[in-house]
Amino acid sequence: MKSHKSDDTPHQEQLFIDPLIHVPTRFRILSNLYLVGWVDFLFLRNLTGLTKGNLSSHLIKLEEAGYVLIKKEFVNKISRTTISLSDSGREAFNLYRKNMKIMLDEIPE
Amino acid sequence: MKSHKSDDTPHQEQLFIDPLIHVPTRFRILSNLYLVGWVDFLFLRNLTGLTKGNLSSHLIKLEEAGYVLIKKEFVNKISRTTISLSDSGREAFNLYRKNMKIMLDEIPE
DNA sequence: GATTTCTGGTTTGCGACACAAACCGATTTG
DNA sequence: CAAATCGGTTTGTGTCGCAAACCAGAAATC
Repeated sequence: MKSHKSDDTPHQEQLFIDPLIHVPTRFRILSNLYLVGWVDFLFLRNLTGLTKGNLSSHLIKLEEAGYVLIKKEFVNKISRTTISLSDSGREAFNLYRKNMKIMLDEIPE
Repeated sequence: MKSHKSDDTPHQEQLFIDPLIHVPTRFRILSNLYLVGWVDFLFLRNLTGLTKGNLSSHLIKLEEAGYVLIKKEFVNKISRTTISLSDSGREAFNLYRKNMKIMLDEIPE
């Protein structure tokens, strides 16, 4: 019979844990965005406690993955960036949480 | 009154997600060790699918944290390393899983 | 017995990454 | 007008995860 990876943990081989979301900083960003609609950059910085440089570089990564939408506009001649979770970002976030729970529960306590 | 980090998510600020365990490779090592007693290096390599170099460097980190016990011996003049999860490693692993679940469940779906 | 190959594990080099300070262009303040 | 502040981006650096290269010793081959 063809040799397999261990058959009694079929999920373990198949579970995809999104490394983009698995980084605690990005998880935190996404979980804040999950609860609000559009939020501006400075407010998100305050919510997450990140530095501007840090937040900016993570948002770029999340935007590149299509997980967030970034809108830039000028309000009274002042630059203003707002961020929102995209539909695919919301799905990815829920899938991450689902798969993580499965992974965590596979091992008895 | 002294300003606080957001009072409506008290857990989020206090939850400790152990970065040592949060790395998927190390989580995998620990979850395999969780289920068996002492396991030898090569068998653990087979269970986890890691390269020898990768497994070795992660085991060193886990040993430095006191999460695993490493025993080296000679069997028929051949080097043999066996690894086991320590009591504090077991506790840390369970705490990691508990805190991760809380973090994952804090946000509604 | 000498040489070559294999073994069990360690060490090393490198590409990728997370982070925050430095920076930029524009606005506000004195 | 100069200096300070603002909203955000860019950059440099330290750390990290990974697997190939390496090591010492045993086994296999000649």
